[in-house]
Amino acid sequence: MTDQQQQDIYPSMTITSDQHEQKIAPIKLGERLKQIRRTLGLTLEEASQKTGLARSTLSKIENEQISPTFQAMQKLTSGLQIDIPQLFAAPKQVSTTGRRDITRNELGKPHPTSTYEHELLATQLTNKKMMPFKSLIRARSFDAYADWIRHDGEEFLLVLSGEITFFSEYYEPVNLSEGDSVYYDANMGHMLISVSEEDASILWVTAS
Amino acid sequence: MTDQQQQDIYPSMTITSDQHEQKIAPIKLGERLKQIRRTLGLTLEEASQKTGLARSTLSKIENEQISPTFQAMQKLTSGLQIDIPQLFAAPKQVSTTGRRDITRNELGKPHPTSTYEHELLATQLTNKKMMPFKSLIRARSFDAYADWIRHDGEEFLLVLSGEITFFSEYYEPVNLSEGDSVYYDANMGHMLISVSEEDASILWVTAS
DNA sequence: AGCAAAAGTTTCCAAAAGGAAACATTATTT
DNA sequence: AAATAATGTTTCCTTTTGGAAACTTTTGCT
Repeated sequence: MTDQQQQDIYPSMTITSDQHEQKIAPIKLGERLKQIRRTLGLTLEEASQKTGLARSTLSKIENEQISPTFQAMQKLTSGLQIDIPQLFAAPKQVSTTGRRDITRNELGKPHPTSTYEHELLATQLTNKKMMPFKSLIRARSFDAYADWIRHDGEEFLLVLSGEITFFSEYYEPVNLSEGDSVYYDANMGHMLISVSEEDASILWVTAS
Repeated sequence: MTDQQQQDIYPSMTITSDQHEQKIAPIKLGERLKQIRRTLGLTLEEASQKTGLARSTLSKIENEQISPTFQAMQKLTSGLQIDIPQLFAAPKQVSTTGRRDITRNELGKPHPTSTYEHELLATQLTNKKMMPFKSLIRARSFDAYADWIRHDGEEFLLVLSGEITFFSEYYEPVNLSEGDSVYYDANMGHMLISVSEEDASILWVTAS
């Protein structure tokens, strides 16, 4: 590995949501797949038998002539006993893959809603185990969601500033001040509001 | 559709090619996707704009009427800022075991060393996916570790106060100020010091 | 309630993927 | 090197996907 670490991290994915135009991260699925198949010492015919996909189809996928369907990918991954992350992992693996992404304060990409403003962090790295973001919770933001938020995974939350109330399905509400944190199962209904006069700032990290 | 969602759409397809017989996990991509979209608070139209896929297509994918192509999936994941593995994560759950742990500021369990002071958070919960802690890095803490820190998993770091320099094996050192964050592969050698006159306070979250 | 707007689904057709078999290339044997 | 076998690619055709617009359902409002 010389000096192209910069590249290893999935490069240039530009999304222009206005006009439906996007450049997609150039993951070379076909190349990757051929590499894996070769590593396993399989011919196309053998791979075909293991996956149930036609030899021709495999060839076309490897040569990037077609884009396999989800079903095909399932057959691929289960047939060859590889897992999806492996397919999408950066091609370089042998030595420790240096991946890094810095998010400067206030320079993230905010997703504003009426009561929250979510700012995703480390958006340049895909395939992460954790998904960190900062949120601003507007002062006195009641009614916002009348309903529980519930999703897979676990969540860690730290109050950066302000004061919030953390509601959850199986517990009494708690007030959290700056520096306080909660760790919880996100399948448990949860929701939070700002109770003070000022907006509250929160750090979340989710992992599934 | 009444109650047979469990089974239907990816009907645990069994590949019977000659010798190898396999069951493909019936990952319900559509359901998963709908869940994610809902979690993000997006309508089909909004998701359509973010991903560049037609509203109708999204609908059909969510209802498992079609199996999206790889291209479509790339648009999905990059447009909605989600990881591909996230999509494939096991159906999971129902466990809804409410687990929760609150750590009050300054009330954690500090582990002091000469240059750091680590305070583990959420210590009452075992078996967590993430391991959060706060650290205090003493001012002008040089030489401390002359060597890289390296371990499995990924790490997320946010500067709560002060200013530090983040050293890593494959990159130039960077200065991080309050609010800045880094996400990196912890296998890559890393290390940090406080550069200002005051101690710096950091939040870390690790996941393996 | 009834109406209007928004969200979601289905239809229809063009575009793309998957498979069988022909074709081409590479490896192996003599 | 020629012949043969094995591996990989392309062609041709059928099945499936993806998108625009029509249609249906749900949500919000007066």
